[in-house]
Amino acid sequence: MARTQGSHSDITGPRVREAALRLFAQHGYAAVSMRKIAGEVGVQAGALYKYTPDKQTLLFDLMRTHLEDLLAGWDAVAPKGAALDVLEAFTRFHIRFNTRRADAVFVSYMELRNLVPENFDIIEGLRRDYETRLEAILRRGVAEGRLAVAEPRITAMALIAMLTGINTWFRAQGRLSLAEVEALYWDMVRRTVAGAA
Amino acid sequence: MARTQGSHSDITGPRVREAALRLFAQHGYAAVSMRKIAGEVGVQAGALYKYTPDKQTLLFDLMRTHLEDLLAGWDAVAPKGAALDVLEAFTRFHIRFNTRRADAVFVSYMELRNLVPENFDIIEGLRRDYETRLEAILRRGVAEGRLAVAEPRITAMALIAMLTGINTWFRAQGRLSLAEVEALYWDMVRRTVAGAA
DNA sequence: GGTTTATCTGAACACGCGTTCAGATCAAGG
DNA sequence: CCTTGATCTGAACGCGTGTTCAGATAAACC
Repeated sequence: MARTQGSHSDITGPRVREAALRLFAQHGYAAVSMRKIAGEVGVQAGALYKYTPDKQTLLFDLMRTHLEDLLAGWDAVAPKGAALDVLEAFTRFHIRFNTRRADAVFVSYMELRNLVPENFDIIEGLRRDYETRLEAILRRGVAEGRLAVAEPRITAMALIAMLTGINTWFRAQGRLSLAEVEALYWDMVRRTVAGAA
Repeated sequence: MARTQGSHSDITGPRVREAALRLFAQHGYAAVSMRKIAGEVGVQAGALYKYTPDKQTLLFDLMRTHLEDLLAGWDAVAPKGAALDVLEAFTRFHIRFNTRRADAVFVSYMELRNLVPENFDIIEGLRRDYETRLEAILRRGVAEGRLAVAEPRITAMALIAMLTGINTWFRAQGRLSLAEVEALYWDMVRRTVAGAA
């Protein structure tokens, strides 16, 4: 059954990252040892170093991958129409994307302080890029005369905080479906930024 | 200068809690050792056990105290008038209170997973109490016909997430004063929940 | 001024940490 | 079928962990 030594393994790498992500989300980076991650995968701790140079880089790569996927995911689905329509698409995309990757979202936010400064700057840059995507939508809506937003940057961060907060309570098997949550939050987002007209 | 042994000290207790709160916020509970906390206070690690039975209880007491202060603080200033006025007061109170205690807010949210289940339940109960305060305001506003909120509980959590998110970017010496931030966010809160009239 | 007593030190305990590496193992290539 | 080489083991390294406790210290009380 469980192969022991010498086994080539294209699947150990992904399994290491999955286990690390889940354990980091559950217990926190500092509280999870390389031995615990290895135990989840079914190998000894030393074997992990075939897949990451060290624990810090393992964390950093998980966060970077998540944020790059987030940016690429939005860029892939972002429509071209009026700002209000783009904003609705952004809202729904954010909710769908983040509720499906709760562990990665959690880790990418909670473990920032465990990054060495060099890695922290990169992750913060990616996060700023995402905020800037939303900020640009808001600015365009203001230019179009359809949105009333005095401080687009701050409103962008407020909306992202509101939307990401869904992860603290949303459960796929809960009372509300994802579609209902999307509708509820899109209504709140729209009212927060919509112009008087 | 630095007193060594035998010194009675009514001030060591608070200093321990202050140092622990700051270090927990900065590096995370698991990454901060009792020796580091003791070093900040200027004592040996063993001396901390005069002020807390163990590290877990030190964390728990910091979180419990923060949330009890939050609830007591709101109850002390909560006005009695129309729901919309109470909501404005809540918004401004939340912003003022939380920006002044960024470390405690951060720790009380980020370190939940490091609480033993018994302590977790207590902290979660206090947090629910706070959410319920806001939910009740929204429900009353709906009853008064002044607010349009389909899901008061979820809207309450959405607004709290939005408001607490201020802590991720607000700096007292920044471009916007606290009064300006209050005004900006009250405007967003009002638009999110205000009825058509 | 002597006694009391809360406070703090400093060493110890058993244990887990991240990381390294020589050697064992076994799937794949010729 | 034999060789190659990637993969993994298992032990080791030095160090830091939370917690305990006997003994040293000095402020407070009579």
